[in-house]
Amino acid sequence: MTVAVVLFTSDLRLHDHPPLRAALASSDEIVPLFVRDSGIEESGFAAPNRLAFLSDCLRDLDAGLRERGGRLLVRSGDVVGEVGRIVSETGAADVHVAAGVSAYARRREERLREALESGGTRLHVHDGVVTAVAPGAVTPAASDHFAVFTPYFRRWSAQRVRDAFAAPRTVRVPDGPGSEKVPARGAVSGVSEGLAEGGERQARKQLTAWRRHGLAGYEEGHDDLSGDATSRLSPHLHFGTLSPVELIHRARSAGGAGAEAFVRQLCWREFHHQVLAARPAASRQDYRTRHDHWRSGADASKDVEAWRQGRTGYPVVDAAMRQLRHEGWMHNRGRLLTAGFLTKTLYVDWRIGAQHFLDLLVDGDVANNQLNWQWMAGTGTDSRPNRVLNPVVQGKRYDPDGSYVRRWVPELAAVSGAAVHEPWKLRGPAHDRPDYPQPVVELADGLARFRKARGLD
DNA sequence: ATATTTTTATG
DNA sequence: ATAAAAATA
Repeated sequence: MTVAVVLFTSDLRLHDHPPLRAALASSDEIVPLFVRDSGIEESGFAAPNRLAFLSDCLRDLDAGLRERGGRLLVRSGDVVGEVGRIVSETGAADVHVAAGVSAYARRREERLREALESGGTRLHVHDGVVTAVAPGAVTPAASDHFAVFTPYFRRWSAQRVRDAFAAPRTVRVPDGPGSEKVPARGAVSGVSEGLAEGGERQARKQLTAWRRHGLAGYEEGHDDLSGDATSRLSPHLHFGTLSPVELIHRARSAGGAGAEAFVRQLCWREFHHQVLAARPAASRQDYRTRHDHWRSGADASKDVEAWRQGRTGYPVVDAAMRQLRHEGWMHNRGRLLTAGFLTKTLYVDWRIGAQHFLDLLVDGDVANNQLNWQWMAGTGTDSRPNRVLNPVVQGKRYDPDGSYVRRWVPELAAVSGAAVHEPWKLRGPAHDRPDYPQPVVELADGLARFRKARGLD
């Protein structure tokens, strides 16, 4: 009787799961294992919204495995120690895991390899799980990774993507080893009221609906804030309840301009993964420094707190920041404009903004979050590092009738149309609203400060 | 063949 | 300004 361990990490699904497939093909029994990793839970990376979503994912994964005759084992502690314990409890000869790109994931792989191989257990690290195209699979002639999106997109698009694997019909799990109970999401405190539901079943439901009703309108609708026409699949990609390989095939088979635009966005995710894989330090350090001396001190802290609370006095910024707090999710256009506002207009260190996003985002992901923040801060791969987004222009362009602002900023709910984007221009007692803050900074002052700091004058 | 320079394009 | 590809030495 041969046994293999499948260590689940950011791949909490049964469909299109290469490690699971490989383990089932080569062993009589498998041990599907998830470790609530003390290393992550103590690192500050764990956040209530993601822990709650994770509970959904684990319960659903367990249910899916039980339908197939198996079950999920959940343990808590150091991931390497727990895998070792399972291996000795079951006599497993192989451990399968998905390849990761973060410094943490790579260190985990290294430590697992060391710990297992000295005991004669083989570790198999699988590509094509977290990203469709493995980081490093395509590179430019003179570097180990692409630093510009467009040439990466061309090469990435030309790669053959393997067919998606079906979910297994049956899974045999040895009776012996015990599991902790998976807590319900209700056991997590500090969770956003409007947090989405996790789990593979929910992910597949959303994928089907998206393919039927959302994809076709994606190209023209994806930047419209109030239209909310993005896929909202990002949490499922982050937790791996959906496979990027399957998503790409499903989108391409639907066809059309919407599908093309959507696949392009999936490629941005893979672009950032291949940058981080090549430059793991970019999760904390400037990818390409502009020698910024970001603002600090009490004055800056006050602005940061206004930004976090959605009380900057710039309605579209505040609307997006309040959506983040309420849903644990923010529209992509909102992410760009709020990040641009913090880094360029308030001239605050991108790490402070990135951390706030990680504290709340259900899809908070090291590669996407940190590198998109760097992109907006001008310290990343943006070819125009000094671009500044004007929040009033952004508001009028991407929320032309103001309904996104009215949805999230009740103080302005009575203001009609695009006038909601410039509340300081409103006159008369009907428009006197002392509960909505004055702008924390004049845009011209912010711009001047930024230009001076970057030596642009 | 490989290094260097020029050209092209960049959310 | 700078990355990537193309052209050239």
